Amino acid sequence: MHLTRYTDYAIRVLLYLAVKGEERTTINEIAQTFSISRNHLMKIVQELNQKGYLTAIRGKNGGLLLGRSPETISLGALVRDTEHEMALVECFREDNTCVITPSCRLQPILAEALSAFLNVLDQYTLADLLADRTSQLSTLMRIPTLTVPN
Amino acid sequence: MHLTRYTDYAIRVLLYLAVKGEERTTINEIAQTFSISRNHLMKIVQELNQKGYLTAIRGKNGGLLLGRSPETISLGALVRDTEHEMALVECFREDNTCVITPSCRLQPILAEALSAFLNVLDQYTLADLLADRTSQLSTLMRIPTLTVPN
DNA sequence: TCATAAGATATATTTTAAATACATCTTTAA
DNA sequence: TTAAAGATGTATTTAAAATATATCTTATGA
Repeated sequence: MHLTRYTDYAIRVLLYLAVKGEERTTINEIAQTFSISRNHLMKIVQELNQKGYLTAIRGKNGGLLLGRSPETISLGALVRDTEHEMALVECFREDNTCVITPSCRLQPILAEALSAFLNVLDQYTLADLLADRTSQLSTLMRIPTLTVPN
Repeated sequence: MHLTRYTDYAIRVLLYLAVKGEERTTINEIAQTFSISRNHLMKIVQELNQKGYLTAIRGKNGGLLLGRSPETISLGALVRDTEHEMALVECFREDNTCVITPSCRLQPILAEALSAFLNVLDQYTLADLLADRTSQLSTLMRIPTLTVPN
């Protein structure tokens, strides 16, 4: 039982953008920070863009910005949006062939468990991932501090 | 996010044995009932045997019997025993390379969600999967009714 | 006592979803 | 008008899971 890297990376992207704040971030920058595939990230960013989690700006000096404030980005909604396969076992699927499904209580019980899982995530937002650790995260992500000219 | 078929099949095996009751069941019988790989089932049965969920009897007229009463078989424990990979995302693993792990709150939040998931399953046993549907399940599994000679 | 029916074990292969790579296109600012 | 950014579509690779093959062990009953 696990979430896909797709979901993991989606969370990292939004976290990165949240820490970066007003400044634009490129996909390359995030790919390098986490040493992950630029192309895979590209697809994740596209979905996050389509779903309004971030704003992607094309062209030179383009980049990514967080689409909404971290407090409004629910981790439950994010996981539901990025984790495409949520059929816990065969009987959750359209193509189920398990012969006992009509009388088996497994599906409702697993559905209740899944619901409990997501309910916990519904209680947290992107802001909770940051807590008050923005500066430590910023250091770990090697985001250069903006130098104010004197 | 899903459980492996290994876990799904483990549940089906125990359900089958529970419905079958005192009678011995062969691995072939279960494989045929659910149209699944005999060899895959073999490995599942071995683990269930080693962990005391069932008793495997070798040799001619051998077969499988449920090791404990359905009321004492917790679905939470069963899933923990059969679902070997429970690292939800990279930062749960030994070989984690995510640079922000030291300051990121994702892991504890996901751990809480996973815990909620398993807590629900801890409240149910194999007996709850049967409820009072043993006879319907028996029919669906095509278990022949023992004919009492007159 | 040995043939047969059961499970046990080890290794190899196949399958599938996920991840990654490649190629090309579009957009936009300097 | 070029370079730097994201967009899109397709192909390939990877890794875990599932399945298959082969052989071994155990136990019963004719």
